[in-house]
Amino acid sequence: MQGFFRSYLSVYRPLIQALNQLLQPHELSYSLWQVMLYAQEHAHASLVEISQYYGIEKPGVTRRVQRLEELGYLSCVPGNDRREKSVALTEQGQRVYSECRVKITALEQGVTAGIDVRALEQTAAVFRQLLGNLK
Amino acid sequence: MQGFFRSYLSVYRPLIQALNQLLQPHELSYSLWQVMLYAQEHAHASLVEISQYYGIEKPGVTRRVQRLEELGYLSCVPGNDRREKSVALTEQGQRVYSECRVKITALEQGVTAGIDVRALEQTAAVFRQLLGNLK
DNA sequence: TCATATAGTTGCTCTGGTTAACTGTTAATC
DNA sequence: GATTAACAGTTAACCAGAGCAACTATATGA
Repeated sequence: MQGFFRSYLSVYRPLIQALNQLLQPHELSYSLWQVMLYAQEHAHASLVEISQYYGIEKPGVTRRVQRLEELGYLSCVPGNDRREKSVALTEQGQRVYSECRVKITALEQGVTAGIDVRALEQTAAVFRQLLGNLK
Repeated sequence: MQGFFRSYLSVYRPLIQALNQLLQPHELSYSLWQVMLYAQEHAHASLVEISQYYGIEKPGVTRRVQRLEELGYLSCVPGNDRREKSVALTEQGQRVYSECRVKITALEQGVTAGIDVRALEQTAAVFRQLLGNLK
């Protein structure tokens, strides 16, 4: 399957641009969105947890969280451990999350329009396997 | 197909890191590799052509080409049009291209190991459709 | 208690992308 | 033929996002 990576990567830039454009009205980018997504799904998330989940370094997470706090979308409380921060979406963050969730799902539907659902599910399965092989 | 983008994007970072690591010994990154790839496949490529093909702005292409010239992998000759530059791989560039080609193909095989070839081809077809829908 | 590990932060650097403004060349229009 | 518009490429300034190294503060455990 020569050229598979190339084929994969050709989609990246247009996709991320579409997502960032969609998020821009909320002063978000996809990298910030990822943190909100994680916070939404995991109560009491710590920064290290997020860092490991997305495979980025801690300073990157610190800065994303700082930005989201400035925007009023995220708040931090101390965790059990006094070293640890526990992040959570604020009420405003929840609202913004919901709005973006709707928009992203709509974009997803638009971009995958005309593609067989089975093919999409198989593609998602391929992603999981690729990810497994990459580690 | 909720979460399809997320699934797609989860592969990006590990993949690009693996590719960049593979290319690093040749002082290349994937973004530079793209230009070599295009030059290999299209004789007398112009910078605008490359810019349009990869969907990046002209200044980005200028800098990639400059870097590849410094490395001695690419050379520019004036095109028909005296405004235009025509880029081509040097002999050294050809050698490096071949070496990297082999390595990338091997990585591709490793990373797609255990995945049904039909599934891969269908995935590639999905990428084409996504790309079409994104424009 | 003292050494070590862990969570998070700060500062600096690098890559790679963008826009805007510019030069030089070609094409089109009058 | 002269002027205007379009085009190829470059430069400069900027921005986003990631990485590493060094740091603080807290926790663990020998």
